[in-house]
Amino acid sequence: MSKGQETKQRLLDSAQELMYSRSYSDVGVQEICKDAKVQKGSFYHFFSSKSALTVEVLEQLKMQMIESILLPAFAKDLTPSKRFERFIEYAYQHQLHLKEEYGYVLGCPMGNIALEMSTQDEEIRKKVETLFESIFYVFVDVLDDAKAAGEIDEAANTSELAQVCLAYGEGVLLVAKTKNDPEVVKQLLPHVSKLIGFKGLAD
Amino acid sequence: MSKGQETKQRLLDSAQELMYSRSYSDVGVQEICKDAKVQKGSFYHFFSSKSALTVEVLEQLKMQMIESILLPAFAKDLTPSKRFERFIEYAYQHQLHLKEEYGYVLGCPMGNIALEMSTQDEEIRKKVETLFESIFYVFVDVLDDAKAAGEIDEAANTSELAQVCLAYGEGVLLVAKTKNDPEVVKQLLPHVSKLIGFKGLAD
DNA sequence: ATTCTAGTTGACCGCTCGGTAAAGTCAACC
DNA sequence: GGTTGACTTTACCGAGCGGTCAACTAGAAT
Repeated sequence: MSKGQETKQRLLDSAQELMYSRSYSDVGVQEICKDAKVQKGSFYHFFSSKSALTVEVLEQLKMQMIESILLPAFAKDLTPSKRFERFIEYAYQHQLHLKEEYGYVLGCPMGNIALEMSTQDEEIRKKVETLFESIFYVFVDVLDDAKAAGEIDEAANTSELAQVCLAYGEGVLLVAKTKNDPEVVKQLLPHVSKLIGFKGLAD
Repeated sequence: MSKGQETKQRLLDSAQELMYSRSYSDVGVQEICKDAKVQKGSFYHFFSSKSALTVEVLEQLKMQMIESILLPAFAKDLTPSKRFERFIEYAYQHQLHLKEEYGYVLGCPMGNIALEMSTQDEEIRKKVETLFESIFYVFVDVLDDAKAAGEIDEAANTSELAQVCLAYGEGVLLVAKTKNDPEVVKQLLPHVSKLIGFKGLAD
């Protein structure tokens, strides 16, 4: 990686962590620069605005989320319903870890930014919308597998169910963050199996 | 209402609308005062800080939400499952109305503030937590009715189901806000009946 | 009539905000 | 060796932030 790219990467990483642990508005470009050990002028060499930086942060966030959580959790070595169980465990462990490290359950970084910025910055809102779509496709894929495996009804609308899963997951994380309690994730997330309609499953 | 109380009320109303349509951080004390036609000094006569004002805004929000949406929707003139249908319709109409008026789906005012402020202001986080509890009790009540009426399983854990309903509702509103599309509410919210487990219900 | 106090006014504080501008550094390429 | 262009540095901008303060007004209580 060239020197310039390293600098840009430090800015992205600092911004991601600071914004996730606090909020978009509470973190200024000054603080991001200080944390990344970059001068302000350099910041504006790489990013046209704080908003543009945030869009790139969101992209990076999506890649990390898919590669380090979604793909491992939904890997096809297990039955679809077991994959969901694994996903729930990952999500729980992640929030637990965050609470230990920061003292706070941080919830979903995309959901956080979405609720804060959707009415104020159309670029950011659209970006989050496309991130949600990427996650949506991952869900559709597992749900189609579940259908093929006979774990859910043949007539199931997997595309709608994927949206439902996404919404429920975001909701659970929102409540967990509000109560600042990772156990909420462990307790509530398993109910998703009722939304999906896994056959012969007591949860 | 005394003159002072009227002033205070104007501040609360302005703050509520501005913060709901934008965000906590994006609305300053100055702007709230201007909108309410109150001088800044007066603001600090009534509220010790922006944070303290917000806690009172949240309390007002809760009362309005319960009285104008929750109680009417869950009034006992219908069967519990029909009450949920009515609630969904109210929620949908509300977001539709907001989109027409502001150009944006605004989602849940409490959820919005919760995600933005939970890690930054403990007073606000705790306040939202108690608001969620109030809503929680309303759900428990309907769910207990549903159990008594035989609409859901006798062994159902109504208290956990109430949490699940709250989380799902918040999640759906988050997705609707992100997509800026009220139809998401109409499409996804009915799936809540699967979470609750209403007997013999095709949704 | 006077005192008291709730409420109001508007100037002011230090600080940070997002963003700009211009000069300087350094390595790669011709 | 000179030029180019990516990158860095530093000083700076106007505006707004949350919050403070002291002087003022007016109505109620004594």
